[in-house]
Amino acid sequence: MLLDDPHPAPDRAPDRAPAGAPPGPLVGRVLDWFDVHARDLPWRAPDRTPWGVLVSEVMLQQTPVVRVVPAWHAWMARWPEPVDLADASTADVLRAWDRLGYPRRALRLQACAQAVVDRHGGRVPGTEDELLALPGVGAYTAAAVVAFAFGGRSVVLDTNVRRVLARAVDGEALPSPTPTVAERARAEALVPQDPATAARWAAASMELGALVCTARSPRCEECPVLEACAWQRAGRPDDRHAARRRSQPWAGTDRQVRGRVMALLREALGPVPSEAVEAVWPQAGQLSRCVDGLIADGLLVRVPGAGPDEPVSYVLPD
DNA sequence: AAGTCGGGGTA
DNA sequence: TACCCAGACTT
Repeated sequence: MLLDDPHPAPDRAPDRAPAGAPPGPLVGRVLDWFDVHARDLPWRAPDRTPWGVLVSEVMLQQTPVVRVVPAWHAWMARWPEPVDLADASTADVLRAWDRLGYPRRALRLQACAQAVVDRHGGRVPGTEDELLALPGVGAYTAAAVVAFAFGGRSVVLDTNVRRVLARAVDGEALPSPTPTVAERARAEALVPQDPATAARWAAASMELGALVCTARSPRCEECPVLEACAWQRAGRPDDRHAARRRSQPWAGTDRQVRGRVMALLREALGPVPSEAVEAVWPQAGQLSRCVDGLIADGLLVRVPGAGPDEPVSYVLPD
């Protein structure tokens, strides 16, 4: 809380204000900062559509903004409405997803488009419950679409917001590895009551985490709530949860093998002989397991040889 | 609650 | 190198 606030805003109630009250100083200052520093991202443009917002949110699940921007433009030019993606070839969808990573997201996004067509007449629904029922849409994405596409009130709690609140409110360097119920309740209590303001708070708090209150080297000297920050007051202590944060390995993992196989298939014009697939990884057992996994995930299809002596090959699904 | 799932840019 | 990125889903 803002006990040491050197710039009191007497016309504003404290944070965690009762329903109907205007935003407190923490929220108010972040909103003012956002008015000046908001990035000009394409899915925030005045002519944005709910579909464009949904596409951006799925692409942004674990992929940085700078890599999503060009992919988003190409995607929206090719499949401007859910029905367009629903009717597309899955192979084309996976190729357009390119190297955004986690290609199962591309499958889920297409399945999501098909669900939007089947259940909602081709229009992206506007309630959190309806959104949550769609493939690839979890708690964060549903809340984000409500706020950014429809201007509704929701609790948007992504990695940025979690970090901002962990520092400013809890005085901790980083949030816990997995969100807690208490953390979510605390975030909810900060969300302004007015829907339009709540939606702006969602964007503003995320933006602060992305541009100033960053994970690695926070730019505290530029922070609009520096004087209100509990982590700053506590002397910026180290991460309490560092011991339980295990880094995700990469070299030699199934994820690397799967990535190589998918890259090969994306670039291929036609079926890829099994011999060529096996050439991307030296350990036959691991490769075989990964190919089976990709098939099980619907990312790959095995094509039998034309004759008894013809080799098996692999293609992206239709 | 813990594992799985890509890929690349950065300190 | 290791870490981080507008998470979702399964077990």
